[in-house]
Amino acid sequence: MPTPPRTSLDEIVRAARSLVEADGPEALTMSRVADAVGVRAPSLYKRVQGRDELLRLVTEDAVRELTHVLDSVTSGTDPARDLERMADAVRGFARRSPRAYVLVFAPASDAWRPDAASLGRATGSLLRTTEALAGPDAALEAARTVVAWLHGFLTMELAGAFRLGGDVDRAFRYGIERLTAAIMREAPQQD
Amino acid sequence: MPTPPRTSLDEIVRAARSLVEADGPEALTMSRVADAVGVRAPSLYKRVQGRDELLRLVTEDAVRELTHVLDSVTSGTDPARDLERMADAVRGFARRSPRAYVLVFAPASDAWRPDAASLGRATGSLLRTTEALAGPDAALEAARTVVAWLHGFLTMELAGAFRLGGDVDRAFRYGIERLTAAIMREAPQQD
DNA sequence: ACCTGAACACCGTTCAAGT
DNA sequence: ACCTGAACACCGTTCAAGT
Repeated sequence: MPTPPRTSLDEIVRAARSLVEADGPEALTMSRVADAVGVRAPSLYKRVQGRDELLRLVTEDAVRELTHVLDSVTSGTDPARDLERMADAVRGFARRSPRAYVLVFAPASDAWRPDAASLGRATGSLLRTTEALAGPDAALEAARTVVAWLHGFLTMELAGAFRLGGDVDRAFRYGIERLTAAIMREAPQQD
Repeated sequence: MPTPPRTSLDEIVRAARSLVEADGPEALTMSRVADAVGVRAPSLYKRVQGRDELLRLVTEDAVRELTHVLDSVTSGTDPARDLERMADAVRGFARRSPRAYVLVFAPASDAWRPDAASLGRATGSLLRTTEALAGPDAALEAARTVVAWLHGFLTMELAGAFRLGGDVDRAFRYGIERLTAAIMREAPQQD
């Protein structure tokens, strides 16, 4: 005699993300998720393979959101302006969803890592914009420099690592402005 | 009747760090540490308060090592050269001890975070060097920009996030060279 | 077809009992 | 003074039994 479903994959992922966002990935336990959706822990295994896969699904959900946020601020006409707006957009996402940001860009376990293709789609416009600024010869190096700075800044900001006072917003503006100028400079003379 | 000690705090921390370095913090269990030092898990609580404190002690051990590495490459006479050598030194540490690097700069739990004072001592010479380059007005912003880039680059390199091919070493050289130039530039005109 | 309780192998941690 | 086995409250996961 068939039993009607009492929950759904969507509801499970939503509940999981909300647990992660509230207290971090270590707070996501199968029984807490089960409680939130109104079943017992073993029933979750009808919809997800296990805890690791559930955390990966939460990560993919965040990647989708980030893709949308990035695409919505890109004009394609003014690369320097686009770069600043994209940096702001990623920063906004990181501040709204700090745990999800960490899951996307620095997952504690490889098992939670988002699919390379979907992450590539999310960051594609960022790479194209740095290429427009730096030119084809240094495109990859420039993109890596900007992305490393942005990721490092946000990780440190979220972790509360800027402890020497001062204005963190000002440091962010300084950074994006100087980096934009730095990757636009002509190649330096040899040393 | 007193029982002679069968292990020591030092031995416990060494065993813990080696477990962490091999398989990450989640692989550090009290019973594995106990096995490695030849006692049962409950005996560890004679020397450490618990697993979280043990992970913090591992982190502090790594901070001590990093402090030594950074101090040993600083000359104080040529800031641009010092900055490059320090960046290389931190990168060398991160590659030799990737898990320890993450523990120091991006611990998954606040409970493992190193003491702010000891971390400040480790990074002090880095801050002084960026100040020598950028001047007093933009010292803090410049330091944050360089440290964010360095931390972001190493985190991404360790996580295997540079997946578009190319020469990662070259991107590192490009980054440190451009950033050094960028924080040395005169203040830009207003926009 | 879906859900459940019971069970298993693990955790971290506490504590009375042993030497 | 230090170490231990037993116990407790948790995990993730499996599976036979229920509807």
